[in-house]
Amino acid sequence: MARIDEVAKAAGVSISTVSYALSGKRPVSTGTRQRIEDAVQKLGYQANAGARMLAGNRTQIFALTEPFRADTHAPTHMAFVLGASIAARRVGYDILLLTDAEASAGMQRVASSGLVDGIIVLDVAPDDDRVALARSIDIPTVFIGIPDEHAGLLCVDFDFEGAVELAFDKLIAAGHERIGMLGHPEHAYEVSNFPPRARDAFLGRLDAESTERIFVPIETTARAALDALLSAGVTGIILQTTQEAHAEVTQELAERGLRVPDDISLISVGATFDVDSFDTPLDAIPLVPQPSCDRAVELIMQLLEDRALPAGIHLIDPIYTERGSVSHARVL
Amino acid sequence: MARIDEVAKAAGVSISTVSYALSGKRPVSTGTRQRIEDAVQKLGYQANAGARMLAGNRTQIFALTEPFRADTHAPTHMAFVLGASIAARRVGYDILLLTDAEASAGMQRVASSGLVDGIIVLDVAPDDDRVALARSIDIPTVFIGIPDEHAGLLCVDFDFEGAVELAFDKLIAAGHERIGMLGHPEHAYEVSNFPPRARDAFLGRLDAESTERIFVPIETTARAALDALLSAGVTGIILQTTQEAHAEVTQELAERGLRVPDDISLISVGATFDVDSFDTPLDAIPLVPQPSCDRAVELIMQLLEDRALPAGIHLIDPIYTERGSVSHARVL
DNA sequence: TTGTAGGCGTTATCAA
DNA sequence: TTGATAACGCCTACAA
Repeated sequence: MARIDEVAKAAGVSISTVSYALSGKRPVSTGTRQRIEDAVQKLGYQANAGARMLAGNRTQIFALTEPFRADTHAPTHMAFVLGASIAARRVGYDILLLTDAEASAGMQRVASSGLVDGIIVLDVAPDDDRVALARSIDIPTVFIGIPDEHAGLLCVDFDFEGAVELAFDKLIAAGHERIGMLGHPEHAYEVSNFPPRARDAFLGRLDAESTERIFVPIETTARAALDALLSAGVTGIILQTTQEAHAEVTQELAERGLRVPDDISLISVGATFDVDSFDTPLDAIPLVPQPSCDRAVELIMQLLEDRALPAGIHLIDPIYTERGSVSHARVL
Repeated sequence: MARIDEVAKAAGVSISTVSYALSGKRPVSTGTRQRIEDAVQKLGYQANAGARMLAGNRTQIFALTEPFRADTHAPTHMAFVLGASIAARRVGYDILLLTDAEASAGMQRVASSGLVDGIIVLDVAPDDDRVALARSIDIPTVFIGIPDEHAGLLCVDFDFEGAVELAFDKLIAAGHERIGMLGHPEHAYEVSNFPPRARDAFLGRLDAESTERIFVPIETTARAALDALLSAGVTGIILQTTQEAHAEVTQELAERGLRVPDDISLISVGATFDVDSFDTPLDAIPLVPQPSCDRAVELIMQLLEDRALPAGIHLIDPIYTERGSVSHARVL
């Protein structure tokens, strides 16, 4: 808990020189800088957070708002929190958590008390409360996810559409003519934003190819959904669904004696879980949290510097990983 | 972003009167208070966080340190984070997240920069790095969980021993003479703190009763573990294990035509998941996060006021919930 | 019951 | 390249 004046005395310089040496906002001679750094080291100096906020007009804190919804997938969510935390620390920022009732109300509070320099919005619902709040708040706010009414907002999200297109292209290139998608359980298409985006991208593509629309969400079991796909004569399947469904599908195919990729080709799209954990290695275009979090932080930092950055949606590029679940030869 | 002097002017009083009216640290006449509150309302005044920290010597922030370990059970973990956040907000505090590498290193940083008033330590490992740090830090720190070397630390945890005793008593009172415990997968007894505590409490009790030690961790499947228990002639089982194992056990019993509680009595101990979700309603002594979080915050607040509170372990009382999975009559 | 004023530890402006 | 020093916005003795 040493103060800056103690460091200054120990280094034999003025307070302001210490401040500038540490912030790097003014050139300081090498010798002086060295003495200051030594003093900082010896005294274990850490700038007082409150004083720095008050004088510097920067808190070095981002708020992370995340309502813990009933349908939130905990492991995925944790991965995003971790990703945000890592991204923030990289630029010298800490994360302040706004959960539960405070997920919305807290945004107002931390913004107008100047507790945080920016806000990252997680676990975004289509009709999210926080959309209205974000518009009325005067500090940089970035959504990770895309709410329905996103005009004027800054959003970052995985490019689900692009990922589906990419998977589709791969299957087409492998010679598949009947391609299906096994989707999430029905209700996910109402409470979340990305399942319908993936589905629509897929259907749109089928329509463009004038092919039958073979999209099957999970109604009862993944097994039944798989049945529906197979009886429609599908040879290439895009899995845009839960971890459990992934497991069921690979297992069921094995039990039926259907080989991957010889009989059926599979590509997983948008998975947040570890696709390597199944018996069958799967080609995948996973949803990795870190790039989205990095981009969100990057945008806030730009806003903090420039004060000029157009609202809009920033999509994170899908990345394809091959593991041999797509046939390279032409399928019958 | 109105300031206190604007509020003072609007209310026609001095700055200090506004401050006192809002903090309640000095009596303020009803009329004056009313005018001040109106002004606050009208201007949307929120005290500046940095200024308040600097002048008030209180940041109104707790750090929550949580390394995201590979074996961390995400839903449980989220429940604790939420619980801590709720407990903190009740006393006007926010939560600053310290994850990953910062879970340890960050403690030092936020303590010596005066960014937080106290630290809550989550996801405690038996040989936790943060134990040494906690000892060297001069702000209130409370562990939720009990590390091996806990001398001199303040810890809060669910009373697993007491919970096991309670479950045991219930089964004894119901007339069971052969009681078994189905534990966690083997490895959990090395990386976590509470599984061994529950196991040892159980074995100790059996020894006291001079009964055969019937404790079975999960080696391969819960089914196999259940087999071992049944073939040992057990009629009462304490489930101190995972959600999956709970599900397997109830399902397996049903498939074997064994009725609960007529043939077998079950009590779930220390579950963090929803015990109501199984086909068979289970008597349970669950591990509920909120009371632990509340107690942790309470302890920090006391430390912040008194500056005198002995180190030690604070156990949270187990609560038994009856749902009819324990026979009330004497078993054969 | 209310007001005055010093101080909290930095940052950043203005001088030198 | 470095030093004084005035903010920053609030809290809280001390006075009245």
